[in-house]
Amino acid sequence: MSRPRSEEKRLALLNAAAETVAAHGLGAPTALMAKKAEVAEGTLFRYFPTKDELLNEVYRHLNGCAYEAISKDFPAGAPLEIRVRSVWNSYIDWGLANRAANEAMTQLAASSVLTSSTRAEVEAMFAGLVPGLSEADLFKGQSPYFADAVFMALAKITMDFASCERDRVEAYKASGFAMIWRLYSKD
Amino acid sequence: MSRPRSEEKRLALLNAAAETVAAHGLGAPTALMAKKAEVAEGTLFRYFPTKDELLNEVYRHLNGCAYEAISKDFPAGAPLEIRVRSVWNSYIDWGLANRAANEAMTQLAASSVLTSSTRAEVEAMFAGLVPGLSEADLFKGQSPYFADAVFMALAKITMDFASCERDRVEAYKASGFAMIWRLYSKD
Amino acid sequence: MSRPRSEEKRLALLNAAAETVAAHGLGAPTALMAKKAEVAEGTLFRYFPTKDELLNEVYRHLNGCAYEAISKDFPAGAPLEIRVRSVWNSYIDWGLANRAANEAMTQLAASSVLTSSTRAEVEAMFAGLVPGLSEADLFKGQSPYFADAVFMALAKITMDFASCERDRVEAYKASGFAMIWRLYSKD
Amino acid sequence: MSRPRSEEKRLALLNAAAETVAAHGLGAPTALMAKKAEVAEGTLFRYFPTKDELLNEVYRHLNGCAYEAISKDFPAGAPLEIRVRSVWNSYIDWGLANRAANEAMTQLAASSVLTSSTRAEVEAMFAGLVPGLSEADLFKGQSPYFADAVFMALAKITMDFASCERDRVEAYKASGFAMIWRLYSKD
DNA sequence: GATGAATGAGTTTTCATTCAT
DNA sequence: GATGAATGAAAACTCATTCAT
Repeated sequence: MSRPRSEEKRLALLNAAAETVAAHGLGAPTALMAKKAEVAEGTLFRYFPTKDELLNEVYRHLNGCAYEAISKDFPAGAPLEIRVRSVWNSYIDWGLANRAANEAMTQLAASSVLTSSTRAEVEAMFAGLVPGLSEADLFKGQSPYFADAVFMALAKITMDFASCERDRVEAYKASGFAMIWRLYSKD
Repeated sequence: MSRPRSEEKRLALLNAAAETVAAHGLGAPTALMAKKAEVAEGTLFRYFPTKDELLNEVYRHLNGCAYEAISKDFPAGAPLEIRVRSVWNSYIDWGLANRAANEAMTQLAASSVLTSSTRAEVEAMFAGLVPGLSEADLFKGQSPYFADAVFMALAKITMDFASCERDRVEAYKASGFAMIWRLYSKD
Repeated sequence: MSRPRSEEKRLALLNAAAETVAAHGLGAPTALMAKKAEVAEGTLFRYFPTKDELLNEVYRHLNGCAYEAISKDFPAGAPLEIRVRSVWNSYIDWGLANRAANEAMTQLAASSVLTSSTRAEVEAMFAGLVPGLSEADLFKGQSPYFADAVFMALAKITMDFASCERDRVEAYKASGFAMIWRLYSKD
Repeated sequence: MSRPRSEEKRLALLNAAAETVAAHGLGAPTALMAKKAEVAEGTLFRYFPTKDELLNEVYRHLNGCAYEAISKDFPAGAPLEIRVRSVWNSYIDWGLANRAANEAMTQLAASSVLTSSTRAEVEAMFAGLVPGLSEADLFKGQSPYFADAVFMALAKITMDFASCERDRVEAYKASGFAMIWRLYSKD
């Protein structure tokens, strides 16, 4: 009945799994993940009943980390543009600082291992993340998640290009933010 | 003198592979692909030396199809907005009409099976697809592929949401186009 | 804490592989070897990463066994002829008592699966096996391994003929030894 | 009813098979043999019903070639030593000049693909090849094939060592002949 | 609770052989 | 008669998962 022993090992496994997926794709063997986490092969299955469950958990975990990064230092009372820019910058910065995590998330998001409940959970977590975006004229009448999805998609490619040209990171970030900001304007 | 290798079978394999990947992920067994293409398991490997080669070929093939769909009916001499809208609509329509193909492309794009040469080839094919976009103020100074990537990314989520709400397809298409069109405006 | 890898299983696999090769040639399926060793197919590959590695290991193992058989009861201080005869008899006897092992060794030796390092290792093990042979007039100036190779080759056919005519074993052994002994004489 | 068309193709296949076996072992694909013979994959099976039959035929063919080499220039009326030396030299020379053929023969001889009738046929062909050897004192009472087998075995290793040290070929040939010649002497 | 050895179903790939052309 | 495309049975090897220690 008692929870598995060490929260530390759980985290090690989660991160090891993310790195392994980033490096070897979703087909990456659990044995490798265990080794990277420095636990025995069998131990992994005491923390996660199934590889698929582990991967779902990884997805939740990584998104949670990203969310946390965005929340920290969020300038709650500041004007809209400042707040939006803060979210954008935090997210991009986190992505660039955690390439492996990001890569893993991308692979997982595209895959068929995520249960709909995992997807829903994450979607809900990010709902309304970007201040006021889903209320912008452009998104009127659409699914409330549409705006967030657009934000994430633009962030994703901004990261991709920025991380290929590390000396132009700020340029891409600015370009990306400009795109986002235009989405707010009236018709 | 003997039977010639059939282009028909090649295509059947390509499409079967796409469908199988869409349905079962990249880990889908080649046996399933062969069966869906109605050829023997061994035959698949006479047409494609390796599963990975097959998947790369699938990616090229599907992108080629999408490209073709966009090119057809392109109103060459029309005003900019009309041309951009045509590209947008063609692409979205193709994606909605070929969900499996689209799903397969997404999985492949996120995966690690694509060689850089495959990626480059496809990137090049779509380069400049969207009339004038990469010359817009927003993309000045960025990689010429950035604009195209943004276009594709926005198209992707537009398709995703549209295909979940089939009665609001036109609304999403319009919304999506609005986003694109704003990218053209001066600072 | 957990079961240790069993040396017993390793040996079982090695011997099973030898028997299987003797019976079915080098193309013998690993599945058969595993079954004969009474372990699962997958287990074989935990002990030997590759069929080829297994076969190399088999070759080393069997030669080691033969070597041991020769070393045991070697009459260290006896006159030359006695010592040479002991080596000859031990080797032939071992070969006749272990037909399968011998057959496997022959097939392996002729094949292209043995790495040069395996060959070198075994060659070195047997180097100088036959007391004084490589110093005989006949072998002056030749590779030091030449004498040993001649010895082994003569032993091989002696075994082959002896094992076809089990009632004339001693005659063949004697005949064989006579050949060897003549190699020692001065020009 | 009519024999397969071209004797030339038959020979090409036989030689290609020998080379392929020498290079890739007995597991060498028939497709490769066909390609090396410059005929279609299917054609091979019009000349030889089965891979195994082909390999048996190869063995016969190569031994036939070796035999022919020995027979040519055989100094029929010369004294014994001259005749024996001629056989020895011819055989070694042929082996050194046809490394691939020799390698193939070795692999085949060690393998389990040769039918006993093939083996018997070849054994018979070489029976009595070496003038008077099987009547030497040493071989009295043994199988008449024993002497030939000894001759072949000594020849084999002589070739092996000679071909590794191409500048000492004559030394090895002489050394080898000396061994053979000693087998003739009275007890 | 942790470990890692054992398992065997499942995967990709090869290849001898057949047969339509 | 020759060709080479097609076949599918096997082969080597992998890996999620179990369980004895």
